[in-house]
Amino acid sequence: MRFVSAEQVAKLAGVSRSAVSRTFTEGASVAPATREKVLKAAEELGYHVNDLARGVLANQSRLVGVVATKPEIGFRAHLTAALTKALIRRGSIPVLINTGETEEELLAAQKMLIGHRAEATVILSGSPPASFFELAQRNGQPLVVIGRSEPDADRVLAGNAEASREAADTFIAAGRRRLAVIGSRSATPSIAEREIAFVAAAEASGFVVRIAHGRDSDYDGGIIAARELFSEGERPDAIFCANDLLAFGAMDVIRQEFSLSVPDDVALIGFDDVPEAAWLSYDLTTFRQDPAAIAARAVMLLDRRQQNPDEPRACERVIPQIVFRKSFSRS
Amino acid sequence: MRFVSAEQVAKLAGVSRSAVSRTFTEGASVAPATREKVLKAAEELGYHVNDLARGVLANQSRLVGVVATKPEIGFRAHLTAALTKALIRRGSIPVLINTGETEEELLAAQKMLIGHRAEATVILSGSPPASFFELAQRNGQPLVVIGRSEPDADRVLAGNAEASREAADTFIAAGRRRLAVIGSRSATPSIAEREIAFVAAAEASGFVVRIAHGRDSDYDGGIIAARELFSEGERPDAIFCANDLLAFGAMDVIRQEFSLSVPDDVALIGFDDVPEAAWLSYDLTTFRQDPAAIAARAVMLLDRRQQNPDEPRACERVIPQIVFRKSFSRS
DNA sequence: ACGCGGTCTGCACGGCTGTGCAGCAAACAG
DNA sequence: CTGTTTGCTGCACAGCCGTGCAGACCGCGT
Repeated sequence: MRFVSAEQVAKLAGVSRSAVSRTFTEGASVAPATREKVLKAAEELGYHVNDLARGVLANQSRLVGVVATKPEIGFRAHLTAALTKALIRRGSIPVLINTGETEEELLAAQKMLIGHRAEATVILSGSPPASFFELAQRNGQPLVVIGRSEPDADRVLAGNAEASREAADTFIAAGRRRLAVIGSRSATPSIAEREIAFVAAAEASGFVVRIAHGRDSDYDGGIIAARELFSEGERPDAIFCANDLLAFGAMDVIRQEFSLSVPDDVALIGFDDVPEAAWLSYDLTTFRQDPAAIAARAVMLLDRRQQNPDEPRACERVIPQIVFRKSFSRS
Repeated sequence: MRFVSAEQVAKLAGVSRSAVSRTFTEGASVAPATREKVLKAAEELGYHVNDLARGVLANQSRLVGVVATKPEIGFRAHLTAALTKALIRRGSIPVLINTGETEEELLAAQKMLIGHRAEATVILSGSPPASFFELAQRNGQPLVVIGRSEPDADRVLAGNAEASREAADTFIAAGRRRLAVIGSRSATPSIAEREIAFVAAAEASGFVVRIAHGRDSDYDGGIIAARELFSEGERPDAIFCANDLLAFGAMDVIRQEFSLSVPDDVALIGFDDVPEAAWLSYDLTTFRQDPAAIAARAVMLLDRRQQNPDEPRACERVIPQIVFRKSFSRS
């Protein structure tokens, strides 16, 4: 019996347990004198209300699940951090479910969240199976999906299509002709979306786009894809990378293995604007995504859903802004 | 009443609530037939045990707090991810408290954790005030501190002193004579420890060490410190950076602003071996810290403390291994 | 002095669960 | 066939908390 209960505080303060409960309940009616006594006793014993029991009563727990695979990498790290911060500020308790790609692992995590009566779940990555959504639905658990167009849940989307089109148009306007795009084979929805939109926009203007894929959408992926692009076929003079990490890998290969110049020989545009994009070695032109803004929208959707659970699914868009740096400038 | 209760399942299955409870309790005695009936009813209603209520009864919640400031940056991102993964594998529920540096913010977070009867708290960074430890102690909440020598808690320490000494000795053995170290003004304990140990080791061998500080221990910090080192005074030919991010900033300034060569003019050693250290642009010689290993030790300490709460405080050391890359090689 | 209104307080209940205990039926041994 | 063991089951209680309700008490007006 490690924790102090309200009973013990009541005994020490010489009041009933109800008085203790009321002292710690917002807006309950307690006389200042007893309130004082209770607080003193609580302080002496080191008492804290048991939020678990409170949650049992109210059928809610203030827990919010944050589901992500590889939350330490690239933009996702920043998104995870922004989200947890926003949740804490809101008074929620962020539970970070760092899960592998396996379907069963994901379902196990969800069962854990439902078991603990998590109020909502935010999904940052991965492609949850249909049963995931169904389970959440049946338990009335609000779901917010970020960066994936999932009709069965509230969602926050980056303007992937708009940005990718802008990338293509800007390349073309600057006189670049041999376009390429780098995506990844293990296609995250947003990565795939950017790749497809870029190709579509370029083709609409009458250009052919070479496509290369890394294994994952990370630095090594950029390395692999760039090697493929430059060791055979027509050498590109402008590459749109579906995220910054891919761009870093590609840039390093272009400069160091093929001794070409960025931006003179090859222009590069990335996506996300992670802090590394501003590092002197890269100085990458990229689309800025504000993690705090995305997190704020997600929390807003959560609030709204909790107030009217039966509203139709909503979708918030956050439009990324291009940031020009040395790897590609307009003129 | 969004969630299904055991009562409802019992009614549907035509058994008592106890039978339902036992069905979902490990090692309880239930007849296979009733077990079957209960499972079927539970499946039909979408029932999940309320772990909150279970926790109230057992006075434990499976929640484990993970407290970190800026968990998105550098090595800490990897440590956070490794820790949450290890905790989940252990069956715990990691609550990521992403807090600012403020003392009151930290205390609020801790109150939240205690209120929810978190079983333990792992602290990754920041310098919690004494009251933090006292509060944890009084509530019998196990505390594990990583990378900080805090006698009132179990702790996992990197071999900062050993590694820093090795850095100094290796520089000297390779014929480097004008040594410098880069730390930060907002000194994290481990950053400060590395700086001090390096200086001590070099001085023991009769060398003077120039010291430069960034504002924080990140990329910008490295930039600022390197500018200071190279714009005045005797130019160093070997710099030990208290972490990799500082090294990246320093390396970029050395090469691009002062047009010097790494490693010919200046050798660099970093600390942590974050993935970026292996990127072609940096190829940084550094001390490898394995986040998974550190996380595993932390979880081990947690387990041990939970089994015998009265054991004396323990301290686990994980010794970093130097990884040689291009920024400094032995010969 | 007496009645009345208002403010607190304590009781008891409700919200979920795990589990000791006693009882019951079935199985088994003699 | 009967006595005993065994295996399940249901009851009731414990573990925390918030809150409706009725009653106590205090202050005040007449």
